[in-house]
Amino acid sequence: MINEKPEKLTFKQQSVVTAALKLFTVKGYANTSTKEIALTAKVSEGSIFRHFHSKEGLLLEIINPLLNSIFPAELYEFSQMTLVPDYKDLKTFISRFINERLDYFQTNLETFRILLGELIYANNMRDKILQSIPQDVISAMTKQFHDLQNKHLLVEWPDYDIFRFIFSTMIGYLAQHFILFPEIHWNETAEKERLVDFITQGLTPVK
Amino acid sequence: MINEKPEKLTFKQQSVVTAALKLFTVKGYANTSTKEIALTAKVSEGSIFRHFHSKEGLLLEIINPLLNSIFPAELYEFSQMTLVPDYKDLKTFISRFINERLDYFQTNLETFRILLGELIYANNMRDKILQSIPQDVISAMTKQFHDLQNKHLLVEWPDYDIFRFIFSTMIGYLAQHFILFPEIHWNETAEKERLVDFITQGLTPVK
Amino acid sequence: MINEKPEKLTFKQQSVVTAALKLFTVKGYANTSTKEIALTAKVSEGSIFRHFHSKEGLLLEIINPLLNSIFPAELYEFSQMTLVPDYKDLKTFISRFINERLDYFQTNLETFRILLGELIYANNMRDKILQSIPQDVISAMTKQFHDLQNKHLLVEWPDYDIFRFIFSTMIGYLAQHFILFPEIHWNETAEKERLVDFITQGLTPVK
Amino acid sequence: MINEKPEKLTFKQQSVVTAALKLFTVKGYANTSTKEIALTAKVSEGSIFRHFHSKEGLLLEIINPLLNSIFPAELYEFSQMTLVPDYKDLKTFISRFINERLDYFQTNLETFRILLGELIYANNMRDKILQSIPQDVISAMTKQFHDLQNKHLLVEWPDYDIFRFIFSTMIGYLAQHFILFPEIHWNETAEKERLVDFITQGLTPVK
DNA sequence: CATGAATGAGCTTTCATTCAT
DNA sequence: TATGAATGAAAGCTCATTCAT
Repeated sequence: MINEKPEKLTFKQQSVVTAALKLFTVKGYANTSTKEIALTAKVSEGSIFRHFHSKEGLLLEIINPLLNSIFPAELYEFSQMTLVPDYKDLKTFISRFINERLDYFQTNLETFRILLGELIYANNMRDKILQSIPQDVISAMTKQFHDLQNKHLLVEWPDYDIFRFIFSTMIGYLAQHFILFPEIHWNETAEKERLVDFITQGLTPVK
Repeated sequence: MINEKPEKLTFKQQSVVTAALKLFTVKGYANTSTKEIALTAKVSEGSIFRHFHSKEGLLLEIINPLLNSIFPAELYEFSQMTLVPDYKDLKTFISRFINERLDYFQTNLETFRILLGELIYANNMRDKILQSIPQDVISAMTKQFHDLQNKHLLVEWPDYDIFRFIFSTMIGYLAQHFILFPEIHWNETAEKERLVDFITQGLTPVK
Repeated sequence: MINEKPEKLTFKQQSVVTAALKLFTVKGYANTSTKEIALTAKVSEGSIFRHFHSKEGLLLEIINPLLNSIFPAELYEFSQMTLVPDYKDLKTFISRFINERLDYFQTNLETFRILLGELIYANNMRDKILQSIPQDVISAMTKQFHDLQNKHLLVEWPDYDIFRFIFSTMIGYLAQHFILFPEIHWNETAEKERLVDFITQGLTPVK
Repeated sequence: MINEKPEKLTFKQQSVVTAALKLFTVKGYANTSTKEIALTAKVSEGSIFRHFHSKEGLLLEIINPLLNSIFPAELYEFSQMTLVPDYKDLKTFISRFINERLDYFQTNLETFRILLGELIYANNMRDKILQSIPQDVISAMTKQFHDLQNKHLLVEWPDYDIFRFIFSTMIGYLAQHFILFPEIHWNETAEKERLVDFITQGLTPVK
C-alpha cells in the first residue's frame, strides 16, 4: 500500500489503528467510543489523543492511506500494459481490471466499509474522499476507454457512465458476498466469471 | 406509501417524524441527538419519548413503513402483467421494472440513505431489514426470470446473481446522481436509457 | 440587588449558583470543577449544563447581576443629597460615600473576589466589566467633584486620579481586613475613621 | 534583581521561565498547561519536570526571587540614609520611597500580576507569600515611621494602617496605568507627583 | 541532560431517558 | 397529553506527571 509520509508508528500506535479499524468496521465510527478503542488496543485513552489529536484524526489516519491507493500507481502500468496493440478484446480488459481491483478491494474491505459509512452523509468527508482520487490514473483509464471505443469494442457512452457501471457492479458483488451474506460459501471462480461476462456484454456495442 | 397499521399520528408526532427523517438523512442516526430532533420539530424532548418510547423506536417507526413496501403489492400485479404471453423481449421487462422501481427509490431516497447507513454494520438492523422483504414478491420475480430463461431471453445464471446485477446497477445510478454529485444537472432520460441498455445487454444470453 | 431580567431560578438552580459562588470564592473559578459544584449543590452535573449551558455561562450568571449594581441607582440619590448647598465640608462627603460603598462592597465581597480574579487577566471579561459601569452615575460623581472643587474644598486633580485614590484606598482596606488577614479582630469603627481621615486630608487642597 | 541562591539556569531552563512568566501573566497560572509552556519555550515537556519537578515548582521558581526582594536589602540602606538628621520632611521620605519602589514594581509587573492572582484565593500560596516578607526590613520601615512620628511629621496611626495606605495607593496606581488602561498615554511625571502629594498630605498630622 | 511516548485521573459537556407538574 | 427540569452514565478530550530511551 502506498503511504506518502511513512512516519513510523510505535507499536502502541499501530495497535490503536488496528483496534479502531476493527471496531469501526463492526460497529461504525459513531458508535465506537475512544474508551473502547483504548481498551481493545490495551493502551491508555490519553495515548490515542497524544498522537491522533482527535477521534476524527484517528479516522483520517486509517482512511488516508487507502484513499491514496484506490487507484494505485501499479494500475497505471497495468493499463499501459493492456494498451499494447495485441490485446484480444474488451473481455480481456474487463477481466484483468476486475480481478486486480477485486483483490485489492477485498483485502481492504474493512476500511472500505468505514469509508462507505462516512460517504453516505453530507459531511466534509465526502469531498475529502472524492478529491483524493488521483486524476492522472483516471485519465489513464479514460484513455483506455477511448482506445477501445475507437476500435468499436466499447459502447460510445460518457466516461462516467462506464465508470459507474463497472464500479457499481463490483461493489454490489462485494456487498452481497462479504457484507450481506458472509456466511454463504460462494463459488468465487464461477461468480467472478459471471461478473466479468455481465459487464463485458453490457458494455459491448450492439451491431 | 403503504402503512400496515395506519395509526393516526398527531400533528406533533408527524412533525417529529419529519424532523427526524431530515436530520437522520443529513447527519446519520448516531450523530443526531433527540434534543436536536425536538428542537427542529418544535416539540418538547419528553414528547418524543411519550410516543416513540426510545430513539430506536423512532428510527423503526420511520423505517418500518418503507420495509413493508420495498416490493410493494403493486409490483406483484405488475409482474403478473409482464407474465402475459405477448411481451416482446427482455428489454421491455427491464425497462418497466427499472422505471417503476427507480421512481420508487428516488421518492424514498432519504429513508433509503438511513437504511443503508444502518445496513452497513453488523447490528440487529441487518436481519430486520432482510427479513422484511416479502417472500411472495421475490418468488413472483424469480418466476418471471424463469419464464424469460425458458424462452432463452435471459442468461442461465443463479437468481441471486441476476437480482444483484439489476439492483447494484440501479443503486449505483442513484448514488452517483443523488448522493455523490447531486449538484450536476443530469440528462435523466438519456441516462435511464443507457441504464436499461447496459442491464439488458448484460443479461441477454450470447448465441 | 438590581436584576434586570428577574427570570425565576428553580430551587436546584439557585442551589447551583450558591454552591458555585462559594467554591469560586474559595478556590477560584479555574480550580473549581463542575463536578464539585454539582456535589456541593446536591444536584446532578447534567442539571448545571441544562440551565447554564457552560461553566462560563454559570460564571456570567453569577457576575452579571453584580455588574448591574456596582453603582446602584440609590447612589445617584445619595450623591444628589450631598449636593444640597448646606454640606459642611469634604469630609462629610467622603465619609458618607465610604460608609455607604464599603457596606455594599463588604456585602458582596465574595463576588468581588471572583470578579477581581477574572479582571487580572487579559481576557474578554475585562471589557465586559468595565463597560458595565453605568456612565450616568459616574457623571453624577464627577459633578460632585467639580462642585467641591469650585468651593476650593477638593484638589484640582483629574477626575480619574481622584476616583483612583478613593477606590484603591477602599479596596486596600477590604483586602487587608477580609482577604489577607480575616482572622484578626479589627476595631472597624476606628479603622474606618482613619480611612476617611486619610482620604480627606489627601484630597484637601493645601493653602 | 536579588537571587539568594544564584543557581545557574541553563539556556533551556531560562527559556522555560520566560515562557511560563509570559503565559501565566496573560492567561493565569491555572489556565496555562505545561504542554503550552513547553511549546512556547521550544523545549520538551519532560525537560520542564526534570528541573522544576512540578508545575507549582515552576511557579515558585518564578515568584521566589520576587518575594525575596519586595523589601530588598538596599531599602534598608536607603532607610538608614533617610534617618540622618538632615532630612527635610515626610514628603522627601515618601517621594524617595515611592519612586524607588514604583520602578521596582513596574519592572516586575508581570510577576506581580501572577502573584496577585494566587494571593486572592485561600490556598497555601497566601501564607507562603506573607511569610516571605523579611521581618528585618519591615522593622527598619517601622523604625522609620516611629522616628517621623516622634518628630510629629507622621500621623500617630498603627503601622499596618500606614503600610496599607502607602501600598494600596501605589498598587492602585499600577493597576490603573498598566493593567486596566495600558493603552492610555499617561503623563507619568505629573501622575507620580500627585501620587506623592496624596499620600504625604494624607499621612501628615493635622495641627 | 533531553526527549516525547505513555499514563490514568479528571475535565467539561452531551446523551437518552424519566417523571413531577 | 405535553412539558421541560432533572438525571447519571458516558462521551471526547486535557491534564500534570513518569520513564525508557
